[in-house]
Amino acid sequence: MNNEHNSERLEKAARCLRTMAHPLRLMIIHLLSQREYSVQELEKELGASQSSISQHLSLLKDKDILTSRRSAQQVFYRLHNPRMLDLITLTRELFCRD
Amino acid sequence: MNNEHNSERLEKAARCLRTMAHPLRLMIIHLLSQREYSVQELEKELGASQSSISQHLSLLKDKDILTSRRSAQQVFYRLHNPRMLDLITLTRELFCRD
DNA sequence: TCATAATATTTGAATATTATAATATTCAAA
DNA sequence: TTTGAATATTATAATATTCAAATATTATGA
Repeated sequence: MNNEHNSERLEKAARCLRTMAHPLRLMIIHLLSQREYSVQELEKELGASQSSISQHLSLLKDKDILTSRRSAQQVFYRLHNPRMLDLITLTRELFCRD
Repeated sequence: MNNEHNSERLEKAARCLRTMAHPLRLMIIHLLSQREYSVQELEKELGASQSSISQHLSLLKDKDILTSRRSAQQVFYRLHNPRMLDLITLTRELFCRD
């Protein structure tokens, strides 16, 4: 086992987990697991400010959790890797029972 | 869908994810997925201070991610739910490739 | 009881994260 | 080429997290 490498991987995993570890961002990932959403659709669903949502989307995109495409003035976001939902599902199973 | 309830669950899931989202804590969970460890064993493995490790263990225990048993002066920790390892494995698959 | 080993807690300074308000950018239609 | 709609960025105040040093607790053996 290469300890240097392993510890880098742990740090990366931790950073990515931390990025997901926010209620609004979990909800965004949950919604995007069904279909793509525009920013304004997310605003309506989540009832949060435009600025806040845009910043959360940006964090998720930086970590390659989401990708986006622009269509005229709108920007649509979707999951980069659909398996991301597995992580949320498992998280709920582990932490949201009882 | 009960939105109040759902948002509570998201917050709980986010809190638990946040608790896991630290390199040292991920490493602790990884080690404990093999067998139980005493605090001093973890100190040796992780090369962190006693205080720091004890604090991290305490956070993980608060969220019911770990349990502990005392044997004389030593305290042994183990995973509360072995499936916790699945979460780490999946996290690595999703975030630590390429 | 006293000394010591193992672990836990408290404290405080450094750093990171969050939400909001204000401003900037990007694009399309007029 | 200006206007307005949609989104992004910046700045910043409030809050949370982290780490290590100091101190406290708990259990054992002399």
